[in-house]
Amino acid sequence: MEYCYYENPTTDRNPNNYGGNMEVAAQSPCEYILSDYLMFEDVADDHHLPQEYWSHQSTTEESSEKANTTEFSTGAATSPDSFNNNIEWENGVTKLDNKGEVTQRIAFKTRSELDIMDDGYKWRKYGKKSVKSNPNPRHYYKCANGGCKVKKRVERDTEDLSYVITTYEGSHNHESPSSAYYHSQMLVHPNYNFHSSTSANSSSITTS
DNA sequence: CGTGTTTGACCTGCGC
DNA sequence: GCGCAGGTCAAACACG
Repeated sequence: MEYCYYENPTTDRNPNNYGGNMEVAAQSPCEYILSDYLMFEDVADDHHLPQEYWSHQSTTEESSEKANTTEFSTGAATSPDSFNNNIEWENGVTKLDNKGEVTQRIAFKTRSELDIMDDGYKWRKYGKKSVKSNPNPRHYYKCANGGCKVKKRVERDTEDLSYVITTYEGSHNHESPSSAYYHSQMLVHPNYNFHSSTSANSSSITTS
């Protein structure tokens, strides 16, 4: 696998919160796929909330406190278009599932004390397995949304136990629950005020 | 009681 | 065909 490396340059240590710093990796194909999972919502054309808003939400106290570095790993995609429409994985081998369908898969490595971080989606754990290559167990999750077949694998990095390797497989066919939640909040509370400094490192949201 | 997790059993693919 | 490793299933269990 070829690695796409990205280090969070901000003081916001939640790996979900790259939305405010996309200029750093704006040409990377990774973010276009990661947007399906980690809510790089500012990449999406149809997004209609302020960027400051997204760099603030989608976090838990714990993950925000403990996660601070992320590496992205993908297949051998060379552009966002080829990545989405003719995905090649693992050194040029097209990844097919057992039904012969092309599936998207992306892995990234996050320095975190937590095995599981809030990525905005709801997951149901369906398995745990010790693998030969890793003394730490691998955890298997499925998206809890009915009809969505996205899977997630989570394991500790064998080389550095402070890192967690998360692998997503498939594409969500629905909106992130937290995304839907915050959209609804916008509708319910029209008096939200967005405050943003010129620095990507600080942003906030308040109500009035 | 409903929901989510655990965990042993089972299935599948691959190499020999 | 056999054994191994990884992935999935599903009953039992825990918890709110």
